Parts: sequence; C-alpha cells; structure tokens
Amino acid sequence: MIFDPSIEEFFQKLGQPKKLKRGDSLFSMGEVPHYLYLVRTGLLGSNILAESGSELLVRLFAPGQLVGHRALLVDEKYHSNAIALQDSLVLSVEKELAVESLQKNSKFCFSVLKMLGKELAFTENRMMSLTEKDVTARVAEALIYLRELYPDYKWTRKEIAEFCASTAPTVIKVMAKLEEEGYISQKGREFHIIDREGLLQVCQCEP
Amino acid sequence: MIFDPSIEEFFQKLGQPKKLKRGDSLFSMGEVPHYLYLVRTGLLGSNILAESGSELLVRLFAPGQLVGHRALLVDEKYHSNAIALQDSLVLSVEKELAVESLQKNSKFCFSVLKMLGKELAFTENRMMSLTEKDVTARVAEALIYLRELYPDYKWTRKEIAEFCASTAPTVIKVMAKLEEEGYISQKGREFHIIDREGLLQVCQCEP
DNA sequence: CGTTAGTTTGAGGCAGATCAACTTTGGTGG
DNA sequence: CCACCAAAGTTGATCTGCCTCAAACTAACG
Repeated sequence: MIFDPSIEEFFQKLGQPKKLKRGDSLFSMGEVPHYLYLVRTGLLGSNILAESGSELLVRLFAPGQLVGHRALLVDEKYHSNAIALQDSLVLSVEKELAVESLQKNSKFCFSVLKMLGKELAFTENRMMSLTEKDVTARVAEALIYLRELYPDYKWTRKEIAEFCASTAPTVIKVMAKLEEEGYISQKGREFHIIDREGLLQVCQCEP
Repeated sequence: MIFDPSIEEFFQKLGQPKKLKRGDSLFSMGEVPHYLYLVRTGLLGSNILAESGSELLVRLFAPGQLVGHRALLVDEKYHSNAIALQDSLVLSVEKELAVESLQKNSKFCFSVLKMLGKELAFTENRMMSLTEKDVTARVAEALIYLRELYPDYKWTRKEIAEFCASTAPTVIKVMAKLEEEGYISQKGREFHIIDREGLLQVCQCEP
C-alpha cells in the first residue's frame, strides 16, 4: 500500500495513538463514527455479516491506510465492523477536526480523494471477480492478494473463504487442487505461492 | 441522486456540453481518461464484461452524478465502459483542469470526496448483496433501486439481470413469482411496484 | 498432554445457470 | 394501416458447481 506524505503528516501532527490487540474491535456496525483512523502498524479487517449468518471480509487495512473515512464522509452509521487481525497501532483524529481539515486543506483533501478513488476502483474490481468468476479463480486471486498485502500473516482457510465469498471446505479443496497443479505449496497451515504467473492465469478463469 | 451545488457550479462555469444518443459510448475499457464528466440529463451505465462473456452493470449514472472521476483520480486506464442508456447530455471538463481545480479549491474537492464516499458505501453494500443474497432478494432489490433511480426508463430483463448478477430467464421467473405474490405488476415489458414495503422485506432474504 | 481452534474429507442436495424452442412486442417501411 | 421482422420476453428440461453437513483428523498453545 502506498503511503501518502500529506496524510501521514496530518496524522503525525494531530493523531492520538491507539493500540489494538489481535481480535480487538475498532468499531462495530451501527455505531456513530467519531474518529478518522490511520493504520500505523499491524492489520485490520472490516467485515459485514449477512442475515444468513455468513460473513464477508469487505476490506483489509494495512499500514498507511485510512479507516472509517467512508462512514465519516457520508455521515451515516458504520455498516461494517472493523477488527484487528493482528496487534496493531492506529492513529485517531476526531471527526470534526478531520472534516474541518479536509474542507480547509485542499492538498490533504486531494490526497484522501485519491486514496478513496483507489479503493473504489479496487472494490469495483472485486465485485466483478466475486460475481463473475468461479471459485477456483476467486481463491487464486485471493491467495495472491492476501499474501502480498501481508506476507507474514497466517491466513486461515476461513479468512480466505470470507474474502472470496466462499466457504472453508471449498477453499481447502481448491487449494489442494492448486497445490497438485504446482501453483502453490502447503505445509501445515501455511501456504506459499510457487508459480505466481500461473496463478494469475488461473484468475482469468481458465475453461 | 443529490445534486451538489459546488460541483454543479464548477461544471456550469467550465463544462463543455456533449450530447449522447441512446447506445452511444462515452468511453471504453482500456482508454486513457482525458475528461471528467457530469451527467446533466438522461442516463448512463458503466459495465464490465468478464472473460466468460457475461456483463455486469457496475454502476448507473443519473443526472447530477460524476462520471470518470475514479479512473481520473487513480491515473489508470478505464476498466469499464460507459454508455448512454438514454439520450443524454453530459458536461465535460479536461482532466488537467479538473485535477488542478480539485487541488486548489478545497470546497470543490470536499464535495467530490463526499460523492465518492457515497459511491464507495453503495458499492460495498452492493458487493454484499450480490455475494450473500439469493436471486429473489437481489432481483427485488434491483427492481426497487432501478425503478427509483429512473422511474421512466423501460428496464429490460437483461439489464435487470446484469445489474443483479443473474440471467434474463432467471429474472423473468423471479418476477413472475413476485407478481404472483402481489409485490409487483407487469403489463407487457413494463413493471410496477405495488408493495414496496413487502419487496423490502424480500430483500432481507426471507427463508 | 489436554484442549481448543483450525483443517480435511466425502456424501448429498439444490439453487440457479444454461440451452433451446417458442411467443410476444413494438417499431418500421411498404 | 397492415405486414413484417428484429428484439425482447417466456417457458421447461436439464445439468452442475458449490454449499452444506457432519465426522474425523491435526496443529498449536498453555
């Protein structure tokens, strides 16, 4: 993820540090937003749970990423939960201060705008993948993305499943197939990407 | 859709009008963005086509909405097509001028930021719906949204299907069921929503 | 080592896609 | 105004990818 100097500077100056332990919640669905956050270290994830009970890992936040900006801008309650997947450090700035700064400081505002643009592009692409591609392609895509987003994190099959809108058993079966075909290797709960190029082919939905 | 005075003013002052006939393309996948657009009248849609051949109606643009801002901000090529679903009028501003204005005019920038935030929220909700809900719920949701977005437009079953990531035959079957249950009425190619409340219930994925 | 959380496997079922044939609609030109 | 035709809608039969469920296994951690 690309760090934006102007956003970093803003939080450096005005942000209050907040430590989160793995599993801690930053905010929950339905709450009213009071802060804008920036991830410093660690990893957060935002998920929505459907009426059916199944969860979807909507977005992941690595260091350098803003959290809570959408709800803050739209002036609505949070529609997803944000939890720490790892021990993390975030900086927080009060909503009023953040909004005020965005309105006054056009350089800062433009930086946030660009970041939001990237997220929208990413989300639209994901929507496309999730709706049009088969599980194999979705899992392959997820493996590459998740591995590269956070190389050291031990992704569980369930998390991978929630990210690609599938289920743990299915992810396991697909990963077994991908291993057999030489794209990845698995030892214990870890997995490694052996043939990134090949996997990318798989993402394009082979016949 | 909410019109933002500051965005309207900007395009009022600097925008070049451009007329589109139904079916005309505003831009296509892979092209380099040169303009920022604002829809004045009519209706545009952006779609992505998968390798499999199936299309997804990613987003719809009614009057007051910006088009092309994402690709412009992210500085990438378009990843979707934008076509006029109806005869439309859009205002265009050159990319450089738009970017410059965003960087200088923080009020304008903040307006665009808010609009982008809304779109991101909308897209995330849609991603959720498309991946977690069954066809019936998705069609019900699509009917409400599409009807309210543009009450006079004669949506085809195929367009509805592309919007809710399904197929025409399935949409037809679901609509027949919804009619039978008294939620909607159909005469010829038109449909009307009779029981909006009931339909909303259906969206929440009844058992 | 015991306990819990995560993983693996196989059997079975079903929602919804696909396909193809048929009908209706509505716009167009003779 | 009617006949025509392309585009859109409709229907039923069939098929399949993936989910579901449940049971057994394995890793990791105190």
